[in-house]
Amino acid sequence: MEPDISIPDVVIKRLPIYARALTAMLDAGSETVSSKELALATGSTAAQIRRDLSYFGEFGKQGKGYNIPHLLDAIRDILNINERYRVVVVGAGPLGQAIARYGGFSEHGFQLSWVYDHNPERIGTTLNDVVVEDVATMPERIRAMQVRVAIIAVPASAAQEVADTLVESGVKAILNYAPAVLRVSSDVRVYDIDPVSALQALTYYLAPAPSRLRRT
Amino acid sequence: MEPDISIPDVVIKRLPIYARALTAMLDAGSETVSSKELALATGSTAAQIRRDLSYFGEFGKQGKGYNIPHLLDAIRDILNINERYRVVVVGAGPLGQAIARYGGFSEHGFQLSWVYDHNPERIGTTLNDVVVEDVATMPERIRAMQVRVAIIAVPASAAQEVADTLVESGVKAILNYAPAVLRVSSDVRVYDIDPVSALQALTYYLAPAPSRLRRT
DNA sequence: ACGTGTGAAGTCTTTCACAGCG
DNA sequence: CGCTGTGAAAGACTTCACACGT
Repeated sequence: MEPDISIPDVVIKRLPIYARALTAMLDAGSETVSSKELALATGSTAAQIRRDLSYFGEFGKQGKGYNIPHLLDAIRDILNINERYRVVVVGAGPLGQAIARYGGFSEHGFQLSWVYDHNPERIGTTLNDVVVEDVATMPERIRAMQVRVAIIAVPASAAQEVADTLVESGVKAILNYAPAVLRVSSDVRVYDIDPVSALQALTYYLAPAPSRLRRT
Repeated sequence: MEPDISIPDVVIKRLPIYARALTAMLDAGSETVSSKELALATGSTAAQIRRDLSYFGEFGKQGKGYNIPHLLDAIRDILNINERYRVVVVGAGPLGQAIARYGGFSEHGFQLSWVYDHNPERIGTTLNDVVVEDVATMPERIRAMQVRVAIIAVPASAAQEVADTLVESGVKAILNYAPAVLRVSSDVRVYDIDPVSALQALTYYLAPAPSRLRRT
């Protein structure tokens, strides 16, 4: 038996984009799609799509392309998004509130079941039918409900402590909105979303090209 | 003269993280930092930091490390974040409101000066001292004020149309919160932020390892 | 003839490892 | 001696291009 090869992270990050495009095509009533068409819809290339999918199996038919419902199902299966997830949100400040109120998560299988905060003024308030609870009660709840996904929406100064608590309680996937680098054990995944860093990376490209070139 | 070499995008995306860590160190009163220490603070490696910085010049001193104020200034200069940017936000729904109300942009030099929407019920309302205006008046304003940075916070179905309008008006950098792939001319940069895709990528890793390996 | 799946090639990115400077 | 800057090597990812199945 040959050694199994693990799949590049960058491939995993593209799968949700493929799934999104396939969902739109399914809704539009299409039956099949070629790698070329899917590339056009996702901003990728045909070769990349074929390569990406080939990590997981053979989903297409030569001369025909991919059956949309079948491929979509396969990708959803690979990403484990056919399952429904309970998600805790830590931080009920403006950002946490916006996240808790955003309807988009629920319709994609992520149930924002609990919002936690530290601040007594926020505890007991309600966001989208969810009551903000004291963060002190969080570990017990996470363990009892076996929550594996969390969203951190606290200030940077509190983020590491929150992450430690989450990890200790059994959380394995963290979506981190705090502008902080989190140190977690290697079996826990962190995905950072920081709009300020994003904008700062974007403004680099606003300079006239010459200054963006390496000295020689 | 040798041909200049352009800098990898992935390097540019790391610079804001370095800047953030250096700012914290500066506030903490440190004078110098080694690539090793900076690596620890940013979740990178010493070699990578040295290589990344070497694209832009020689900022360190052997045996000593990097002078924090000097390096921070250099990075801010590379990213063009010493400048202040006017930013338009398109979409005054829940997401646009949260973005407009989030204070973090302004303190990093991004001035969310205008919020636009399509919906008459939202036009005229106020978010953080900013009045929501009719998107029909947006192109003129962008051109007049030479706005180059925009944030898209509209539903996916409207995102491409908004992007087209922005680009036509002269915007060169777009932070896209809509779950849609935007097609823009090659002199315009798009940075996508999609929390649902992020969560979907994260849940991949929740499966027991065996199913995450390539068939052989 | 069309379009997949994939070796092989090419390109990009990271890491190693060390000369050389302070 | 400590630490940078960087050739060279290794590794990761993308693209090419084509054999093969439909």
